[in-house]
Amino acid sequence: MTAGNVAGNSLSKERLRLWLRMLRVTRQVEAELRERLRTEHDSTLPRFDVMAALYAAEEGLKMNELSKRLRVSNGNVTGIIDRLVEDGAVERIAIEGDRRATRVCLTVVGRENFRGMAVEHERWINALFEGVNEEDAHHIGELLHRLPASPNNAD
Amino acid sequence: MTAGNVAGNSLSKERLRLWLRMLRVTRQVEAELRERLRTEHDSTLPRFDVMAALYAAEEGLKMNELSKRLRVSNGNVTGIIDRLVEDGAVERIAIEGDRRATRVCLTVVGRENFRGMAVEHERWINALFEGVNEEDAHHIGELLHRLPASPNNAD
DNA sequence: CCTAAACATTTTAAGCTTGAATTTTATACA
DNA sequence: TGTATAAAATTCAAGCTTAAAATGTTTAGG
Repeated sequence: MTAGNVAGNSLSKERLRLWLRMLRVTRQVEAELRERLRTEHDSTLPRFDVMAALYAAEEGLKMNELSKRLRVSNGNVTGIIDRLVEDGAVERIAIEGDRRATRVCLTVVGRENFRGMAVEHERWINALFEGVNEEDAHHIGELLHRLPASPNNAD
Repeated sequence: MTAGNVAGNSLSKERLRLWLRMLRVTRQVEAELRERLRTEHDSTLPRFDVMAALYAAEEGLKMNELSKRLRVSNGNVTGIIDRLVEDGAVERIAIEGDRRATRVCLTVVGRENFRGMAVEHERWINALFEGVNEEDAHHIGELLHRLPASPNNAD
């Protein structure tokens, strides 16, 4: 995980250190979430992300919008949706007037299922970030705003 | 990516927001790195991580130590090393006195190759985190220390 | 009407990732 | 010594991920 201090000044090194720490924390939290989703809900993180996006969209989303929103490739979304459809959590609905696209929706079962996971998800995060008080959480959140990843963010 | 505000108090929500932002930034940076490693060095992020760990270990590492250090499964490391060996960047060396284990080392070519990537990697990170000054980088870094992922961290 | 370009999605090949099962080797201890 | 247990690594099946190619559909221009 260390990137090898091959060159660079002090600021560059401090930024590199920051990045490596972010990476470590993120991976650790993701590992925790993945483990619990697997053992307690027989699910996965990508499925959770997809369901969260669909849950937030009352009328469902086109595959298109889904992959844009989650910032993953469209082929990727196809596979995840395929499996969610198999499990009866999601359905593909034809769009009138455009036979290219489909609208993807959570089923009643899917919504129910997601609600259960989401409640626990928030609890897990709350526990994992126990060492961070509200002020710090807010502060870091603000700082993160300056970082690259804010092209057309909607959340 | 939004997790659905299903329950929780204000602190819990602030922590959730923090997590979602960390996730977004991390994924964006990873996507950038992956893209550049691919197009400019015909490589990948997992390979870079493995090579970084080996570069830092003068005498190489056992598969065991490698997977522990990178916090990924051992089966995973096997595959990545297989491909690095194919490419001549890494070699497996028998350990005297224990025929179960192997020591994995960067070859001269591998070290050379990694050095090139690492220099650029630090530049990329430095550019991606341009909006963060030294003080902030240090501050966030310190705060991240309080977060879960610090079991037996060595960096 | 026809056709070229744009669009939405799926398919494909390659690689990453995990947890579980398997294989091989070492160690402990009866 | 013999055998059970532990340890190191690989293999396996399933799923995630990407970039690129292919498929089918719509739209715009001539």
